[in-house]
Amino acid sequence: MSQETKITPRAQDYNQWYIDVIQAAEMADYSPVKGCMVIRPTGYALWENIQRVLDGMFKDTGHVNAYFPLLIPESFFKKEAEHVEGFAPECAVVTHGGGQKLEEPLFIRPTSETIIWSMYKRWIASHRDLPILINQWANVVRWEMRTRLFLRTTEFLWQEGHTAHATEAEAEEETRRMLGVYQRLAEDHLAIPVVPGLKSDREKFAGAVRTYCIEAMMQDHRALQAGTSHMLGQNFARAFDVTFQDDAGQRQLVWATSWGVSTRLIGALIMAHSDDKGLVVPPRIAATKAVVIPILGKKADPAVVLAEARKLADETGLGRGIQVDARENQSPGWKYNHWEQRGVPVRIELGPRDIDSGQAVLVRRDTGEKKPVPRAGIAQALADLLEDIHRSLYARAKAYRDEFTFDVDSADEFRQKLESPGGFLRTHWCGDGVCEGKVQEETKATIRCIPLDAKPEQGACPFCGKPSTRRVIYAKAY
RNA sequence: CGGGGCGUAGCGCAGUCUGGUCAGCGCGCCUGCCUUGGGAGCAGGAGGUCGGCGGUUCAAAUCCGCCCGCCCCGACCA
Repeated sequence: MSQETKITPRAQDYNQWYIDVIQAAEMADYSPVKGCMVIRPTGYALWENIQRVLDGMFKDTGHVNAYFPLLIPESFFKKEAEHVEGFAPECAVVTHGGGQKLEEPLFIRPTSETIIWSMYKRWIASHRDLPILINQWANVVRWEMRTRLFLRTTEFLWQEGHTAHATEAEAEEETRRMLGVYQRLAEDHLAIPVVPGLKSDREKFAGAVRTYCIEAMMQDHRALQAGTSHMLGQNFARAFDVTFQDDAGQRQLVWATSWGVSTRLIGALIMAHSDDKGLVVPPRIAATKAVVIPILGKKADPAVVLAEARKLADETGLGRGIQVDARENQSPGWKYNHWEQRGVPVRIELGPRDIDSGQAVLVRRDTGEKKPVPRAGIAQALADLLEDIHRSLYARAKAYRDEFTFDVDSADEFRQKLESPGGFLRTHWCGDGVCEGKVQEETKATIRCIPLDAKPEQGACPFCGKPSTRRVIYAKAY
């Protein structure tokens, strides 16, 4: 009995399971440099598809792409007080170049607000120059103490949108619009249900006025921030002296937003859907949506079966989205396992019996259910099945999240529920950051967000007893 | 930075306590035959400065010292 990688069951060791899934699917590998990772083709293909989908949505909402440099003068960072305080400790700094010590150290970008706003100052003079709606796809570096594949690595890939507006209302609208884009990406493409919400002041981006986010629940009931959108107010315009003349001839500070999602989404995707057999990739984002396994044996001419398999792949109309595993040295069972570990949504088995009866067997990755389907209707049946898998993954993830979301009204209950089973605790909050900090210190849970759809509700903060007007979501987070 | 674990073939490990045919096993890989509807079988074969440096000894993967690296857990963070 041959084995590839064995995967630790979730129930035994969730963290090890996560690592095993990534290894088994060959999504990533550790790099020679601590905290950095190599994204292997299987993992990168997911990122490429996320990029493709998001990039389209950005362009549909009027944005354009540009590229700003990796190296940022140290002095730029110091211009926005809260920003430098938040990021300086985790910045990598270049001190030498060309064999000489540099006059001014250069920060490797942990995010690009400062370099971008230094440029916006040169580009903005009139209200006719606004809005500026620029996005960039880039890598950034943040020197983290503790790293995890995809979820937190020293260098990671992301996109960062940076927009400039004439009015507060417009900037706020943009911030919310992009949050909506992220929610659509998560739910409609990654099949991950998310809670859109507002961050508390403690949790907001360094330099922002307000930070919105989408929060997802992982299978260990912990929360994962899957995307953020920041209303930056006039903070960066003030720091970089970016003003424009409005139509009345008045000079005004520009309003800003920034928003981003990263390769962390791949970690979210893994932890939202995968199982003890390995990766499960939602069909809409999968590079390989189906794989044909020809059953090659002596019962029929292997060349004929293989030719039929290739023909079948063609008939599906999936193009590059389908491949045929033609290897003759591996058994069908081995291949089933191989592709299951890689999360391919649908396996199509085609053997002599199927060819004789004009059918193929569709096997879905999420449930393992097998279904014979007539060859004539294969393209439609497959398309339907892929959509059904998407819906079913989403529904399952949502039901799971709801099952572990609790209304909690006392501190004791809070501690109990957090300990077991864990999850999203919908709790009243007094609004005080100090109180929030104490809860975090004691329980390790943080306010993940104030849900945007939170209904006004009179209550009391279970920790300090002060009045509260709506519930927030507390959870342990990644 | 603390706590725990680990470093022996591509991967997973045994051997270390009790120095001496301990350079070994499984998987993978290569060749051939045979097989293929859930991780096949047989035969042959390639592959290792035992993380590094130093020490003890007639003799070190094994004992001692120092160093390096990695993983997991905790404090910071998308």
